[in-house]
Amino acid sequence: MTDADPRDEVDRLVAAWQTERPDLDVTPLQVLSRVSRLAKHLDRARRAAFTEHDLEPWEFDVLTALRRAGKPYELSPGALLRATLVTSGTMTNRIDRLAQAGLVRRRPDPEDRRGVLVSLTDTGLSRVDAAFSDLLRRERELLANLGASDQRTLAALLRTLLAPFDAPS
Amino acid sequence: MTDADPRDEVDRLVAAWQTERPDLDVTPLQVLSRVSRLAKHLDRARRAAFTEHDLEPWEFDVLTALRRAGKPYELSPGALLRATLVTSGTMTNRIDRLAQAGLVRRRPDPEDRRGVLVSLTDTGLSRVDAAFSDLLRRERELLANLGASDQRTLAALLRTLLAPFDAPS
DNA sequence: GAGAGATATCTCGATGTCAAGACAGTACAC
DNA sequence: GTGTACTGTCTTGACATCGAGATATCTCTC
Repeated sequence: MTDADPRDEVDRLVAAWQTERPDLDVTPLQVLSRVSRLAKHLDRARRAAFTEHDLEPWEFDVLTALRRAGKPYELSPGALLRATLVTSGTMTNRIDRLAQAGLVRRRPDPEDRRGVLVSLTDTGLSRVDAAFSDLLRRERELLANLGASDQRTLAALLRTLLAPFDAPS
Repeated sequence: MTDADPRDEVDRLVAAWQTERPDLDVTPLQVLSRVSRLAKHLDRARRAAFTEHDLEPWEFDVLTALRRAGKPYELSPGALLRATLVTSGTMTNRIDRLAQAGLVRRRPDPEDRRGVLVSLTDTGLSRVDAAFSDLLRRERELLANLGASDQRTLAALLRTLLAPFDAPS
């Protein structure tokens, strides 16, 4: 008998499946179900970190993409939607609202008359910087149960899993 | 210099942050950013696995919760929303649509007149069983790059990270 | 340099979710 | 038993997202 002593929700979930479908090998869930659940909890932690800075997660996603680009913190909507994995309609809507909130600014692309360039305002820059260091602080706490070498192991294993998705574009 | 040879998107993301904010230690992203990205890709894989069986991810979530409960595959809306981490309004809506599609059935709880019990129909049962084995097959492929022992290591490290969320209810 | 196809952005309608609250029924203390 | 707090489900309105398609501009081939 496996998992006679379930230690977390996923162990219980796996045990339930083994009872109900003993014909199936559900071990993939041991990894992948935990990844999904952890991601859900991370979303909540992020949301909590941002409310203090009056930012929604979707706002943070756009602002960090601009921040990471470096001076002058300017990208096209197309580059932004590729960085954030949303559709173009969504990005238009996001930029509208961020501009209305005074966190970004839109201007026509001087080199392509179809195009637009979106850049951080000073307010946007300081808000995203504050939120980001706050987020890092919280994420460090989430990882506190793992030593540095475990963290490296974990990162390496996850990179292996991600490789097939990142590589073949 | 760290990450002179970025091997995936997260390595590139970390490198960009190190350039822009050399004052911050962004190593938490090596683990947590990969967890989030992997979860996103998993969602897509799930969606692909389900379209063949004419199921949406949200439908699958509800049906598997009922399936895991064992015969007679019956739970209350309250139990279902706790299993799927959605709000009560969302669950009402989901059950409505699943009932309309003939995959579940609603009946009043004989022991609590406020309550309702939701159970799988025969169609619901066979659909969820087919979709689940299909999903497992695909998930096994996603894990193919990792040996059995690496998978166990990964599962254990993820369990450690999840522990603080599962334990204190 | 004209035309075909690709690209960049935006518009619009539909959808699934959430938050807040309404309402009926239950449980428990006194 | 009565009142109060709690529980279980459903309703409603707002919102972010997506997909499909519209429009304008660019690029490349001939």
